[in-house]
Amino acid sequence: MTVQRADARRNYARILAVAEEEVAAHGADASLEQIARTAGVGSATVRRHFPGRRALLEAVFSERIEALCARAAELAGAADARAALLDWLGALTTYAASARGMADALVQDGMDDPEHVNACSAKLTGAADPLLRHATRAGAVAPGVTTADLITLVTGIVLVTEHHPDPAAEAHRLLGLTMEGVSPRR
Amino acid sequence: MTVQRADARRNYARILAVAEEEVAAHGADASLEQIARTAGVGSATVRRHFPGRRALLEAVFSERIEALCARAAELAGAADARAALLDWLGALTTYAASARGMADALVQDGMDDPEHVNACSAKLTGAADPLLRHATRAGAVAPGVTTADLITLVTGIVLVTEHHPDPAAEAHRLLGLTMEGVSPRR
DNA sequence: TACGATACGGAGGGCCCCGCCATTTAGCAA
DNA sequence: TTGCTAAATGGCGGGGCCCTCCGTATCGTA
Repeated sequence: MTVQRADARRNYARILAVAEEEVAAHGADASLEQIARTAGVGSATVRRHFPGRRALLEAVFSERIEALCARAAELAGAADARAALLDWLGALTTYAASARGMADALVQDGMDDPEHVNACSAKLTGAADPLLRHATRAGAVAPGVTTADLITLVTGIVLVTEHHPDPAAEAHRLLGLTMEGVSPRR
Repeated sequence: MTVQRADARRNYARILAVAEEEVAAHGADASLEQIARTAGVGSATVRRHFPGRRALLEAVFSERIEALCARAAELAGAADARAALLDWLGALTTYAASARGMADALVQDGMDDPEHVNACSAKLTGAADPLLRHATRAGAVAPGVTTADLITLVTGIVLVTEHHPDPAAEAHRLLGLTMEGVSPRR
């Protein structure tokens, strides 16, 4: 595996493009064979470039992940640490809710393979960590809350609202409840 | 369908028993064929008694659902409405977390078939409604929160903690955060 | 006991995931 | 240009699962 051949790179891009559409249409359960068929390649080629459905989903959502990391960087220096955190979590929710299957990609993340912590949640966690730290230092976040907790909660909310008539709106509403507290101690 | 034949009832019970084990072991994705094989019946018989995986899951979890409804009734007249609500949500979390697949059964609930609102969430919602009303009247719950919201949130939390080393503990921790508020307004 | 209605289960089709291996093809060197 | 080799491909077969159909076995009753 010196540099990867040109045709291999072509196929990679081709498959990825098809996969994006297919995942958008059918969620995380999109058929790998269907993707191969649409891309005009053999099913073996798909699995060669993306070993396992997980790898494919990671690749498909990597752009969005990057965008979210960038957004986190933007918000890192904001004056209102709490607002910045909520803003970012809202953005995460929007992204995840709009992309069928992204939540599934996140939930199975970091647990499947023993070592190989999935790149998705790892990147997100790293990017959002400063936001949480600032907010915590400002006393705006309950003690003991980790970045992973935040992402996990959002993931759960998105997962469970996936079949809702208006997923994004419902997800944001539930996110608001979770942040403010459903039943805050007086 | 006059009264259902004796052997049919026998098979029903047999399949249900096997299904409970199988679902406990493999979650909501348990193979219907595997269940049939283990039960010693044809796969057609399984789907005759339980048309679709949903029906099977409903049957499998119905006992737990009943137990939760009973618990809600017990707590309905408690002095501390907020504590009662939190108690019940904790119980729901415990049950759902201990039964692999119960959360999945709940999440797809009420959305799949257009009319046929699934019996699972319907029963739970009905049973928990009084608890929420009491708590709301006591001002212990944020305005606009519905019983369905509560169950949805718990479902999401359980779903997303399913692959955690200690699912129940993690689920309860996140539930606590959600109730108290991750980032409550000062 | 004999006869319907009821329930059963095996077979077959469709779809999917996976691994294998013979064949093609890109990229480099003579 | 022409070979040559390693990389890349994709068709094929195996194993599963889900689902439907239909001939057959069984129950419950007359």
